[in-house]
Amino acid sequence: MNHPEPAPDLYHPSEIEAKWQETWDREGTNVVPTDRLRAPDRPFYNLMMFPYPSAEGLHVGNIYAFAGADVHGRFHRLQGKDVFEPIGFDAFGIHSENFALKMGLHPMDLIPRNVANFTRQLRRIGGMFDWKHTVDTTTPEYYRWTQWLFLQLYKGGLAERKEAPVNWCPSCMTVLANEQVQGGHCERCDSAVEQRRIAQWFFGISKFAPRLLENLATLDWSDTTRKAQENWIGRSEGAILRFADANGAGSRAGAAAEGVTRGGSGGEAGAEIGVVEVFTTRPDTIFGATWMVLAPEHPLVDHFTTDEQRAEVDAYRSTAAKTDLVARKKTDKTKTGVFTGGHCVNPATGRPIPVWISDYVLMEYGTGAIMAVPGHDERDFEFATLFGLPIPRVVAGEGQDADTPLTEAWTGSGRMVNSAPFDGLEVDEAKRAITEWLAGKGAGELTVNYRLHDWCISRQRYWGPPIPIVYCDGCGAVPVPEDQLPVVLPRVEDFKPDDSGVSPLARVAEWYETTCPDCGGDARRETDVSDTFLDSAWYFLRYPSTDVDDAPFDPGITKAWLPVDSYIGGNEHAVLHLLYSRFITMALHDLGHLDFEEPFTRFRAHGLIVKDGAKMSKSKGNVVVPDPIIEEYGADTFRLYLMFLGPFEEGGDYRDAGIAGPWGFLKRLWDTVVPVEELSGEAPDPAVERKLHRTIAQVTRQLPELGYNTSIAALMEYLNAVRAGGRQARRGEVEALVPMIAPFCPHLAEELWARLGNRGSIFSGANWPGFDPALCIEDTVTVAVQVNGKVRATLELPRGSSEDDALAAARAEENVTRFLEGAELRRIIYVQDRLLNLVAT
RNA sequence: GCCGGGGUGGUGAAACGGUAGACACAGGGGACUUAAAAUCCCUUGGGAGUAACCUCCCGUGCGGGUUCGAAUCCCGCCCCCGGCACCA
Repeated sequence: MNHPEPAPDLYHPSEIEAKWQETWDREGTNVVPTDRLRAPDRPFYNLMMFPYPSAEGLHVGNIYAFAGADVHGRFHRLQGKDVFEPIGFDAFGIHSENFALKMGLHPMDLIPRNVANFTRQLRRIGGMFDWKHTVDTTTPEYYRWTQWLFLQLYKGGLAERKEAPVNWCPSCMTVLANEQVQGGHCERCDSAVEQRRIAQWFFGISKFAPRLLENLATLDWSDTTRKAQENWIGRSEGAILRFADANGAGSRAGAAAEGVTRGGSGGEAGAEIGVVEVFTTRPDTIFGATWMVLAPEHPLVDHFTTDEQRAEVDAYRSTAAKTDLVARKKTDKTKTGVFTGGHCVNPATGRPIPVWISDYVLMEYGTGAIMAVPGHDERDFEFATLFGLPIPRVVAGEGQDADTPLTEAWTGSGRMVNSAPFDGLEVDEAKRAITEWLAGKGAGELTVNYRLHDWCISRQRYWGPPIPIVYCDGCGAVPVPEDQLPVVLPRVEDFKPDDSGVSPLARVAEWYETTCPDCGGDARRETDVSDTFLDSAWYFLRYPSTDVDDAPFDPGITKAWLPVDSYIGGNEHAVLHLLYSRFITMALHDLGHLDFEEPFTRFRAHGLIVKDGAKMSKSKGNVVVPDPIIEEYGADTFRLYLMFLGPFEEGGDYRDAGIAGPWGFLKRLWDTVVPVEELSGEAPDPAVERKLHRTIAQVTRQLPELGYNTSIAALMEYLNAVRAGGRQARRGEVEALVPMIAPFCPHLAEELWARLGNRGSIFSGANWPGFDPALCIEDTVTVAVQVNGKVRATLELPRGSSEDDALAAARAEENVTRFLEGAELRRIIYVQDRLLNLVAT
């Protein structure tokens, strides 16, 4: 008699997700075709930091970042923009190489495997990626242009090979850029970094320091990121002051002084022999400078060292040279130093002062030499106390005078004392006055110093793009002609690095032996490869132009799509990738290849996902493995949960049980919409409709600001209202939920969209719902009634009620009158539609 | 030391200077079930009072301040996270 019950139409994420991923691929839903790239209507370049394809696969942190950026891209797409959302692989570099070594595999075999696995996972999480425009930095088609980039900088005078003290990681057996040294440790492997003097290729980023700093103010970037770059660039105003040898320049026989190298400005500045240049932010205190300190590596050390002191000086220098950066830069150790025997003349006092060397002065900052002012610098004070050097006072603060004893360095403000004609000037006035006075004597000038150094880009490793330079005995360093690019990285089975300071490629004679492009004579290829951060410093320029093979980026396409509209990524790259990308863009702009100089109009740093309040790590055993979760709940639920955890820009604490909330919500949404025939066609309930419009308004406002967690909460709240007390949903009440959930849960949204009878992808048009501001307003409002700031009652009043009406209603509340009894009403504060505060005594 | 960002229930978190704890998780109670799972409903900051509808007191790291009113603004501390750090 009864028909078999039809199989209940339940939410099965794995089925619908696979179905829609196939559909997207088949229909090319996420691809921006070449003609569209050339002529977009409303282009929106939605960029996220491309991953490094590890063997472990995508981790939750990756998925969090990609999901958050994907939500952003999908939202803009639903608003009718042409969204270009590419992804690729940053697959060169030491990390991959080390892993290959560990596994006994070759990176050329390993990387494609990892890339394939990552691709599978990236598709599975439902990213709106344009797979037709992807990059893999290890392919010759890509690194050909990385090499091209090197040549442009070389031709532009921004790439230079020079010998300088560089950071050497004894474990990775390669040099590192300053940005890759974190607190004296290798960013990659955490080993203590040593200093070596090897000839390296440098990019002249320090020339751009002022612009890189100034432009920051014009960028719509996360504050934290801007601050990190600001700190890193490290502008400080001060003066260069010159202290001449007390014995006269060059008087000491055999002194092989090379002059002064300025660390911060590229080292091109020379100086008179025997004159020490110092950088100081306190030129006002020069009358209190009672000795000089040179860094142990300073080129003038030999010049000043007397025969009597030579043994001691040499011993100190060789100890310093052997100390790694961690030990060297430790701030809590007792200061050490050695007197060279030489003296300089203080240009202010005319008196000779001794020249010391000490490792608390760093060759890499300023000029590598300081004037020591013990009275007004904490470090110099400590040094003077230790070695019994005089500590005169030249600044007197409030309540101090020229003779107030110094028990510690006075670094505050005040007036000059013991400074001949400048006594009585305020510190700030004295800085300028004294520097001008010294400048008149040729002893100094005001200047600005930056701590940003040139970018060391050569690596003595195998897994990177060979630097396209050839060394010819006759012609010297010769760039490889652009039409001979790429210089292909050969497959070398023995790619293990060693301590020699040269790349494994230097063992492959058949590769490095070549002929000079200029004279045709015997020549040798550069065997160093370039830094991975060079690969990633320009990848966003390549994405839209991957269809172009005769240029790194097509001018027309680039003009249409760049700079990048939205870039979302981790703040760990604030001073690495993001700074390098800005520099490369600025350099390409100056060299005439780009018409903009900042690559990323808007950048947002996402937060960090932690587990149990701690960073996820293998050693803590709190790593969340994504695949089983996606298996069980589907990508949509996983994405939704990650975005629901907390504010996207602050991260969140992942708890396994928490996924039940978003999962239940999606099931409820499914159950509400899917019996499509049962949905009532009646007009929406007026109260529900008002809530709907308010929800649309809120989500429309919050989504572009990455307010994901509160948007999701609003959607949940709305669905709760639709279903309140088990009520039946009407079609007009739920239809708009589908596009609103779509950025978070694209597969589910497509399925519901189709089941509601729509044709084509929900993302193929401007399907974001609109709202009527008039409908966002409730007729009645809840007004809190306070007596002396404490809530005693709440009133339901018509919107826009007058103060008198509100007061009358409040007086009718027993709980209000109770508190007003026997008191005098002194003041009434009325905030319409919000609150009534009765102040009584 | 300097520069950012934080500190709110058992937990993740909400809150234009205007009813602190939205939305969830976990917990408690109930419905359905032979039972469980799933689902649904109610409840849940702490304390006190009341037969009950309810009402009161306390409460946003600590101490002050501004204000009719402060998680929010100001001053001084403490703690956590991130960046820089012998930077002259």
